[in-house]
Amino acid sequence: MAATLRDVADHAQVSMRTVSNVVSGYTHVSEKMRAHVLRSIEELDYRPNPVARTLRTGRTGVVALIVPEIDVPYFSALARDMINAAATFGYRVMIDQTGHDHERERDLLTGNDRTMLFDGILFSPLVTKLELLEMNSPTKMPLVLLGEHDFDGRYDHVAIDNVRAAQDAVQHLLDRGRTRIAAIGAQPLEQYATPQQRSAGYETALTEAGIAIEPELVREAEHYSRADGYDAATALMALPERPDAIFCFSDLLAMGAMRAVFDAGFSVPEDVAIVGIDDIEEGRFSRPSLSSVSLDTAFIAERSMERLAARIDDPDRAPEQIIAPHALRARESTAIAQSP
Amino acid sequence: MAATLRDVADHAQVSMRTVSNVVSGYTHVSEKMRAHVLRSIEELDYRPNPVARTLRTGRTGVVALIVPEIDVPYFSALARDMINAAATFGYRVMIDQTGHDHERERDLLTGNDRTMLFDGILFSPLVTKLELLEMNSPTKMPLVLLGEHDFDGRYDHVAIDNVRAAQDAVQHLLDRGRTRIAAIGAQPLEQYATPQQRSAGYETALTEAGIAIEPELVREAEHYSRADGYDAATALMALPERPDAIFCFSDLLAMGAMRAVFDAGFSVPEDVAIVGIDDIEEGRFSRPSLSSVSLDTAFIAERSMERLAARIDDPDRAPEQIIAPHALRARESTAIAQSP
DNA sequence: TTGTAAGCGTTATCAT
DNA sequence: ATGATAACGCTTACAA
Repeated sequence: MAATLRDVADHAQVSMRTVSNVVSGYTHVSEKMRAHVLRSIEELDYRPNPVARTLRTGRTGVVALIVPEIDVPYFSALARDMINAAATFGYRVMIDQTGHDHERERDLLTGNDRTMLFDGILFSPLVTKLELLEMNSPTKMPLVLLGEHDFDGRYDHVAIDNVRAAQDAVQHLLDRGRTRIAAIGAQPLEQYATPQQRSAGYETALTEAGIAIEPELVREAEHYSRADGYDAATALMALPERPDAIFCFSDLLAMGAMRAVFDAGFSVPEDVAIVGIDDIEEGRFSRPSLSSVSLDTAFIAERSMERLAARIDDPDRAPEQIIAPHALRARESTAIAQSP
Repeated sequence: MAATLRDVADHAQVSMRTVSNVVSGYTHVSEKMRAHVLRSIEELDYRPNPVARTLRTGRTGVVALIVPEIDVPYFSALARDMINAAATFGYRVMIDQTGHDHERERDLLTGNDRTMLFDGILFSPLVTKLELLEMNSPTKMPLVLLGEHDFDGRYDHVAIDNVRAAQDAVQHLLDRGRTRIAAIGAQPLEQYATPQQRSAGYETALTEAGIAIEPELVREAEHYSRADGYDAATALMALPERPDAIFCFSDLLAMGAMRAVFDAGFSVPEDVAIVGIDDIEEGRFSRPSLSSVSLDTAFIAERSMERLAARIDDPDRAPEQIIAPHALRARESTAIAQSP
């Protein structure tokens, strides 16, 4: 069996209190005593039991990061930054993926999950704000929301301005002289906020440019995957009146769409300009490289982790809304201006 | 404050034992009693404290997955499958990235980390087997190794046959009539097993084909990133005698290499055929699509999780070595046979 | 500065 | 089938 605090105390002929002080507190221990206890710890190869410590202190030192899918590049980049940010606050990260499963999201949030060994939740939700309000109330687990814009100020959240980001992307296509601009990533269900907001930005940009929205140019995508982008773009290129640009709601959609355009016998950006959102590294090495709206995952990670740490320390503080910056990165996929 | 087991017992006028039985055991409880206790639980909105349960049972229900970088597509795909596999065994996954930091690897393995709230470790290591042997001994935390081939049978591990995988990739290039085959991803330090094994496979395939190894065609790469692949391929294409094929030790290297070949004014596969290892989804949508050796991450996840669960239940069982299957996927990047 | 002892919220071992 | 109670290993008043 592993040695316990008591074993060390017995071995060193001191009280548990003193050993505990040496192990964690370092307060009021004479140097001689410290060295003495340390020797016993060494000899018995003692390691403090984190579970016992947690039961006593009420802190696990772990926060949960909940995302739809960890293998989506945007989320894995976010996870990377989150793990780093958490480390600077002394936390570790447990990652959970909901896999687009609403039940799972709710279980995690309501604390119905049997093993909630963490102090707080960083949650990138799929479902609407309305449902969320009810959800988290029973458990009162510290919570920071990620990636959505509008939560009525009831929760801490770090978001990007989705409407504006979409608008900027479409405006970039307009600036390149494109006028027949398609969109991939819309979703009919109102409960998904991200597609709603990006659709809104798309429509705003076109409307402000005096261009009418054509429903046949707006394509749905269920999972923001390469395959979804491929299918949607294939359909667009089969249209009698093809688009001269495609705004994809995510870079992954855009990667699929680019390949579809080529497979249909057209080229990017000559025939069709393409722009995405997320600025994943993949798009910087693709051919052509992908123009995209960059979201600052490091910023999102740092600020949200800082919020969560603050809330864990003081559950009653007022919620804060933070908007992460975004910036358009123009690359080859929108490089050529359309001659009118 | 949250309600405890004792609160429920008091409220229901029964013993803690009975409440505990209702909550978890379900053994020997009359239906009437169950209903009665359940009502009290409902009324007090009682949720069992997982930390207390853990202290008592010695099980957290969490396993740690340790990888170099979570945002490398191969590892995030593995993480996705691991989270799913763990769920079928009743475990959750905490992800840690070592970020190529040997210190961090050692801390995790030796249990020097302060918050080891997990029952076992799934470890995808960078460092050599030799170091590992010493590392895990003091803590005896259940451990399953991933991705390496040769660990002397002292640990459970699920690996691919790296030598064979590399050999198959190079053989595929030979089959396409390529003879001047470069390699990207070698590493000088002997302690990194993966590059050593893949280098060995590369050399074996060439030697068997009667082709001499040319040192200038073997390029190092530190991080198996797109950028490293780009740089290495750029150097290769600047050679007086250019290669007609490149074997990249990872798909990410290959994605960078492909872009570099194009930027140097050549084309894939006409001038240079390219093959990678990992078979990440990105390579199926790139232009050209990437030929690659597919590693079965779902298989690796399921088998390793099964091993770990078994070892947690019985720490003394004999270690097992499992080789995960691999298979070459020929795609466009090696589509054209070289005319001699 | 160090020792004593009371919990933290469960589960498990005795009984009954 | 249920009840009392002792651990699990640690932190921290309270004393000394």
